[in-house]
Amino acid sequence: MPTLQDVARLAGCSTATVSKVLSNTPYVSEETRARVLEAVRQLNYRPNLAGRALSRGRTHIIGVVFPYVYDHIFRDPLVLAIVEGIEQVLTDQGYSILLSTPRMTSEASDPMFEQILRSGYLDGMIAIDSVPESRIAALADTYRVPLVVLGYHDSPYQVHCDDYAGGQLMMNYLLSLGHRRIGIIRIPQAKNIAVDERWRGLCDALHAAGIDPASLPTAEGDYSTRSGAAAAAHLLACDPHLTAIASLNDRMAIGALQTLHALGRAVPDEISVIGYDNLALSEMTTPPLTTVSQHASTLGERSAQMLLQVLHNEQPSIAVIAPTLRERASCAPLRAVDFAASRQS
Amino acid sequence: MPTLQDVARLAGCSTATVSKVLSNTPYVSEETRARVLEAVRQLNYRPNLAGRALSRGRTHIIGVVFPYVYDHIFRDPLVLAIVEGIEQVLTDQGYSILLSTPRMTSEASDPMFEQILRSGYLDGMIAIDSVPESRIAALADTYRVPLVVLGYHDSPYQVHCDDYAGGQLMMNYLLSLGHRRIGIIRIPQAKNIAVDERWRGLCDALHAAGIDPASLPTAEGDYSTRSGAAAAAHLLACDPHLTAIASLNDRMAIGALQTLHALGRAVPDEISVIGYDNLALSEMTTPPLTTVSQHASTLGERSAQMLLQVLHNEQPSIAVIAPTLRERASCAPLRAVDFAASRQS
DNA sequence: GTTGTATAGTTAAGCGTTTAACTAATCTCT
DNA sequence: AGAGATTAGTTAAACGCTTAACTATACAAC
Repeated sequence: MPTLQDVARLAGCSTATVSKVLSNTPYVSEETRARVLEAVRQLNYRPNLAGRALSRGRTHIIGVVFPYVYDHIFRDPLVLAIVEGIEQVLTDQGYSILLSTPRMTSEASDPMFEQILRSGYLDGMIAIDSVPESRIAALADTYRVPLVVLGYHDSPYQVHCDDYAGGQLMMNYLLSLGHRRIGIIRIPQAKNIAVDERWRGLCDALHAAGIDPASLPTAEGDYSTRSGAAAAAHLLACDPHLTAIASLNDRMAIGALQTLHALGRAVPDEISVIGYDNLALSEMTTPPLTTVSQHASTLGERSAQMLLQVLHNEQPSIAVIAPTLRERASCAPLRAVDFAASRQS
Repeated sequence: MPTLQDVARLAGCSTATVSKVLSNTPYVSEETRARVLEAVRQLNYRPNLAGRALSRGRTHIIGVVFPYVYDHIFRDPLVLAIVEGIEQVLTDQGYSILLSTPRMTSEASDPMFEQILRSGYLDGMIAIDSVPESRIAALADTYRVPLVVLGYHDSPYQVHCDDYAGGQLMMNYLLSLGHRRIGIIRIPQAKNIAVDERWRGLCDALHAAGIDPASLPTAEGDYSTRSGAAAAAHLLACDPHLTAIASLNDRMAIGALQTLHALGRAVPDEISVIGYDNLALSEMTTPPLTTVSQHASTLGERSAQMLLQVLHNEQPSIAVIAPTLRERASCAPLRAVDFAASRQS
């Protein structure tokens, strides 16, 4: 593997000059520049990153971090889209991505991960995280690693989806279709801020429509499809005349779809279902699921861009990505007959 | 950030001694060792990886590579499970993962990626790749980076699923259920060896049962759900009395499920569907899809273990992971009445 | 009492860059 | 013509670690 030395020798100059040529420092004659470049070409020279990192103190490596707290977040299909977005922006700018899923608890942090931080291997990092307990931000602070958080966190730099608006969005949509007997599949509070925000938005939309959320049947799930299926069954047991089900994420909505199908309830003719996330698989369900899109890859891109800004010593402000409604076939307007029925009761 | 120097100063010895303590080299007195460790503790010292990398020539970073050739393979949900498997094994052994999705063509390779390879940043790499055209192996060879390929490739070290056996498995299962009128959704040949192998296995299973594959209707898809839906429609147009559809991947099988649903054909009562991959979403379809499992996370784990072996100068042989049938609800035995019908025709 | 060996520690070179500080030559003004 | 600025290039230190080569004890063996 050729080194700067080799190039310098071949070009008949010092390593300093070669380095200047390579970093486009001025005050190098055209002639020398050409000789150096030719030598570089001949030897097929590329700088050794470890040497460069040592000398410059920067590695051009960005950590993309999925803290493992309650759950292996890495399993979430959304993650793929996020990483893809990050990857695109970052590699475009010549950065590489170091993937890490440190096991963090509120007391201790993953020693391996801490080692990576300390060792100065990372020029910056992006943490996907909405779990307040995780100590990622503290660690980044301690070791002076620029951090962008993708999620809710009290870090200066963060980007997240406007989950509150998303919650409103899904509920307003259902309301606009005429639904009033709506069952809600939610998630136990205070574990994940994003989901809490959705719930808040959803409740406020109901209030605005003059409906008390407490009057509607709710059931709790744990993100999984299976729990969604169970929750839907529970909801229908509470009120067999439900005309719509709103789920705080897609996987549970898909579970609900399964239950409905098993029970012979036609979706969307008899009952509408709306989810949240817009997973890739949500367009493959029968019927294709109407949902709120988080724009996962945009989230990824945006967080990468933000980190780049931070690295350039700019001070970006929080980015909030607006969710959008992805209308597919699992929701339909309340039919007149049902409408009448719902009036009566 | 404290350095070896600082530790040495505080412990009252030379950096060499500190280094010895830290690398467990013998010939250091218990007393000194203790002093050094105490200094390390006090300063909260961690070695700088760039320095170590430069000096040792090893970085403890493994590249996990998804060559971007025809398609952004990174979109495939299986990828997540694979990466997870790799990640687990590698982080356990103190390695970090550098993620890369170089844009490769048969002529040129991604300059950015080549730079990473040249620069000696990678101790080894795992490439997810079944596309013969990709030049990953050649690159790894050129730059002497130990490589394990996850897929079909002529590299010495590789791990892949036994797709041939998988193809047999799915077809034999259908045959054992009594199906004879089987439509097949395949993929144009020579693009992806894994899929070709499945096809080969499937054909051989048919031959073994005395059926000429050419006598069965086939339709081509392009991996996508949409194409699977179209293919299913095409198959049914060819033979409306089909009792089963076999698809070479899950996404297309799910598309077929959609078409069948739209056409009012009951699955599995009227017609069975089998896929291949066992995607996470395949258990969420209605009905849950019977499929062949690739054991993606095992593939990941196995390839990481293999790379570790290579790094320890062992010479592991190719690992072939056996697929297994994942029976769910989309396949049923041929009903007697259909059986009679199929006999007649 | 010398030789040999095991133990404990140090010195200094080397890994491949970058860059501050320096030299030397050329050019521009007055 | 000489002071000062500009241009072109070099030297050498620095980044933080590892490790071969070396020194200096202490101890055993004959």
